[in-house]
Amino acid sequence: MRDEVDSLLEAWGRERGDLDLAPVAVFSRVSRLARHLELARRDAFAEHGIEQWEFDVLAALRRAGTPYELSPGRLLKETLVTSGTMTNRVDRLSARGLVERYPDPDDRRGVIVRLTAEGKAAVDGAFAALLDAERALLEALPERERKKLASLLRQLLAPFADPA
Amino acid sequence: MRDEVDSLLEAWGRERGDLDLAPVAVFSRVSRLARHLELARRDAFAEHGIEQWEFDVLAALRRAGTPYELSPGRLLKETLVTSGTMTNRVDRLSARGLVERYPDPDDRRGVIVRLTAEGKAAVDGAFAALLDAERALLEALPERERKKLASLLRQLLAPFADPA
DNA sequence: CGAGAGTGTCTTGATATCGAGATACTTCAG
DNA sequence: CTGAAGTATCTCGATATCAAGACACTCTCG
Repeated sequence: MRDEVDSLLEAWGRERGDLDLAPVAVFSRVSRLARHLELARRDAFAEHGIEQWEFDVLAALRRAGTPYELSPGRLLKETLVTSGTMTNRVDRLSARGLVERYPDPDDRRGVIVRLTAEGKAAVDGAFAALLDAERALLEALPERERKKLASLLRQLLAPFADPA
Repeated sequence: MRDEVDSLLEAWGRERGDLDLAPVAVFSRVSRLARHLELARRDAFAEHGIEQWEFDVLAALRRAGTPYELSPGRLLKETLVTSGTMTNRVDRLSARGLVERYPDPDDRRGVIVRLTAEGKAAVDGAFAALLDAERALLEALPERERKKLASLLRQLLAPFADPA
């Protein structure tokens, strides 16, 4: 079985046979797979009238559990975007009626973003679609290999663990 | 060993224990790892005065081998951006003297983008830095596991193989 | 209690990207 | 040879993002 990265490695091997290309064999695949995933997610979400950035925000609120509220600052940390971006996102989500924004009663600097009932329905539907789509991609691997893969990835990811 | 995704899975498990979250355990790690990689690469390239998008283009030309030439159209396929973006990128790379653009003698619709000597030096330096940085991340895994990981990723990536 | 440091959010300006359309050239059928 | 369809590239307008700074409020410590 051959993938896009095999050709990439071949080309680099021809030109730079002097270098150890092992990192490319792993990380280039990670990056490319991530890109394909992004497209697959886009499709899955599109069927639910939602975009990726919307899902990111709504999912963070959903995961927080009842009453599905988070501050913009907390949303920044969850979604890894800047504050200007989050302001914009919440504006648009709120215009669509998927979230609402109200002043934090305990800290007058702050606001609180809350998932509406429509927002919850939207994110739950989109999440189910996402899981279905991703499950289809995982079929390529037997259960045992999936676990192995998850575990290997965890080891690479662990060094980045953020004590948040 | 615990990573960022373990907390994510915990939160989803609390809220949506009814769903099979196996795909998240794999793909969410892929996406997050890709994001961290992007940052790591940015740092590695920055030391060589190059940005990620510049490397993408220069590397495609470098891999092509002597005389380091490709058409903009071919560069589109290699880097997965649109034609408007490539025009912009080649403009800027050419302003920096890293590539040069000249009319295709065999097809008067087309142009050819060629790596200059400075461009070659820049991409070779950046590539070495990239490999070093990525190698450091791979240290977390013993040789045997790296191969296993590359193989598992290849299996997930293969379905996307493009007969280009 | 008051000043200064810290925090949370929003605003502004710049930028890279995308998508669609325009332009110029090539290819092929008849 | 000619017209139509195809191909390669560039231009243009819209948009989401980031970075930096503005602003309002809170906290801490003397």
